[in-house]
Amino acid sequence: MMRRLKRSFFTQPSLWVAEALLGKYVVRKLGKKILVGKIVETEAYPGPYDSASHAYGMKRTPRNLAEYLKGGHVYIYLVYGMYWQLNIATGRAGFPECVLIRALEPFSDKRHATRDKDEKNFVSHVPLSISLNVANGPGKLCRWLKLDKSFYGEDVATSKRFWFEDRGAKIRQSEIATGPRVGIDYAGPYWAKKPWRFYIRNNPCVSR
DNA sequence: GTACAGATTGAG
DNA sequence: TCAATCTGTACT
Repeated sequence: MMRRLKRSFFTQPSLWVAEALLGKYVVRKLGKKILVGKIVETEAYPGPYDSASHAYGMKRTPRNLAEYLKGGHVYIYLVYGMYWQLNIATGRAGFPECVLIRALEPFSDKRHATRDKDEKNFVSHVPLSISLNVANGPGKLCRWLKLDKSFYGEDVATSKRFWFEDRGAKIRQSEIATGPRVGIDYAGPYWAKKPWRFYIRNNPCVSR
């Protein structure tokens, strides 16, 4: 069972979307090739009152305009002059909130069946060609998925080259961990301490 | 026109 | 743990 996440998923509040995206899949169509990754880490930037947000105080700049679009639009921008950061606008149009996608577990539909050590039983495993380390950080996942400025404002509810799917996996509440968001100390202790980073406990692809 | 930060990364 | 990295942004 695979179903594309539709608009109504993304028009929910960012704190809900950030948690609900764990265990969902990112799908990127690159010509004939399709890259799929399970979302294992996100962060919520829930609104203009949050001083860690690029839209703090309803500030509008050419860069952050996509944050004001209705849920489902891509807000992508460059940090450190070299790394793209993938965010998805959430909530309603005109209110700036978004979710940062921080890490993916690369996924392969083709599970290889091979003999185990004793050569008695078959075991299923992800092909070695898929590295666990290609998308375990916000900059790396954009590099892997070949996402850049050309995706600015892309609508993942309708895009033919980039979207999200629910593949039926259920994440138990006990598997979800939270913590403070990364790299936003400038926002001051009150906002920096908010536990708005969500990740799947013990997953090898979570960043840091 | 330009100083400079920056939601990072990877090497040591 | 720490510094290299470099371009778009947001100022003057």
